[in-house]
Amino acid sequence: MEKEVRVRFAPSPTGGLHIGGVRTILYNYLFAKQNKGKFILRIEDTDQSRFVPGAEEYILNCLKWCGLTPDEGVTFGGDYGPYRQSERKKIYRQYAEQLVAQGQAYYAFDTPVDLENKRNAIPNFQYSHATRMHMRNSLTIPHEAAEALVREGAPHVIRIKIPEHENVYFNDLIRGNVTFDTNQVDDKVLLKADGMPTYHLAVVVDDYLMKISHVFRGEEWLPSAPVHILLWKYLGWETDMPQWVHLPLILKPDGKGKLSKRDGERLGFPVFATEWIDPKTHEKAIGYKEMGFLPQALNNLLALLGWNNSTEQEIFTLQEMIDTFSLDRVHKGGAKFDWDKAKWFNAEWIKKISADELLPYVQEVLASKNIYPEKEYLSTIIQLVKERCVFLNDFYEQSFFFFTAPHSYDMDALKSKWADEKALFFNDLINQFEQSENWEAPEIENIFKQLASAKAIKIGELMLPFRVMLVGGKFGPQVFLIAQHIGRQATIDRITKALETIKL
RNA sequence: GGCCCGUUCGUCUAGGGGUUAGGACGUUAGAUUUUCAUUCUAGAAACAGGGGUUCGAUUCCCCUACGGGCUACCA
Repeated sequence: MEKEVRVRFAPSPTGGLHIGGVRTILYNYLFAKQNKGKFILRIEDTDQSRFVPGAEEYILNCLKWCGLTPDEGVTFGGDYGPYRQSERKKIYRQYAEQLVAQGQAYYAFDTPVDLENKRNAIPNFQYSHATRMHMRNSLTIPHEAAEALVREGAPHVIRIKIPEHENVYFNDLIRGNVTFDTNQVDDKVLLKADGMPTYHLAVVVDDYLMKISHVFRGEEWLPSAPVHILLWKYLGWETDMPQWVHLPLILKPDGKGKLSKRDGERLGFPVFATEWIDPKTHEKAIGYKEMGFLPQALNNLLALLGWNNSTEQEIFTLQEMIDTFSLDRVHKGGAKFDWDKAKWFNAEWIKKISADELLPYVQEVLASKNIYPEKEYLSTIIQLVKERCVFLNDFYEQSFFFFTAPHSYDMDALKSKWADEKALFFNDLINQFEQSENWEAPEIENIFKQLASAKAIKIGELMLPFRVMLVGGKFGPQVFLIAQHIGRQATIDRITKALETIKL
């Protein structure tokens, strides 16, 4: 009897969405879709001190841009709401209390200052079986006194009482069997003094209540897995416990450690999916979207950072990933992020999709420069230049001259080996252009070459000046194609104007 | 420090007891493109080290080294 696949992404809304998070979302999504299950979005906002206005809406927008839409969750509805933990506050306490009643958790009255002092006084201090009897909690003070304190509203937390000399085993779908000795695990806080649960309690309670079948999360959660497993057990839900899937981390390209926002700034690439502006500091971190990435490319490159389908295929549509994704083909080791390869993926995707699919993106890029071309014409131009673009933003540099005449010229390129005879050539060229019957690239090229040979000037000496006259510099696609698409009159006007500029 | 996880070209990875250890990015050299990019061809480039097991280990086991993560009333 197969359990329905229900997976969730549960971000803490505290800032920009890191690409590691996007990859976790992607794996969740692929797995859910492949198994005809549900992908759920839950907001883990149990830390009120870290509340950042706008962060939740930002995550929703990221998801939308990536095209990885949840089936259920915050703003998407579902039968297991609310999906925001701050709105579930009242349901957690009873479970913590249940554990206290069962003797598997206890009230602790130590203040943050007490703990701070302990940590300073004792190296490697852990609140655990070794120390709990020296602390101020319901294990060390008389039971009635502790109960009274709680009743009177004395500040307290509830901590899990981790057993001694036990081993916690579990099977991670990526790593296989993992074992922990409970003697090494500390008594984590379950319920904070403000009445909010910590991640540890909330994640277990909500995953149970929301019938989560598989927990995908970063490897940084591995050390707290034994706490969660013990909680599943103590709460009596062991048979419903989800499968654990701890994903490898995305590491810095150079030095040590996991990829952070700072690395992006330092090395010049985005770390967030879309732009994030911190509401307090107004600090701006650019995103893949703003950098000119196609969401298909971001998904594709992230999927391949840690997973492959054993073939040599590298370019995958979302559907292809859904069809071939497999957890046992996810790598165990962390992957250093490679910006060069990321750019390659985007260039490949720009080449892969059609001009029409590219159209809305390019329209947006050009609109930011106040260029609003007619759709059909733009589509033709996109087809002409798309293989020269790495970023969507490159479409401006690669195509602006199809819509507007150059404002300046690369004079070195234009004047190289310039001579009066060349000015004469271009004057005659204008005449010939005016008289030509049609205006297609081969015809234009023909006229150009015949005139050059009539005047005994090498084509090579003429092509570059012609190009610079039309576009302003040494760039762009085949020059006769440019002439064709900007049209006869624009071509003549641009030559005329350039000739005047050279005279000056 | 303790605990946990990991380790194939510079990077992402395929492979798996006997292979010329494959691909991709990047890189180098050439061809094409009378700009540049694209494209094409060729090249350099890896099994961390030491012990086992075995006729034979890059592949299985152990140790070491190295890398990473965690060690909050943060997630």
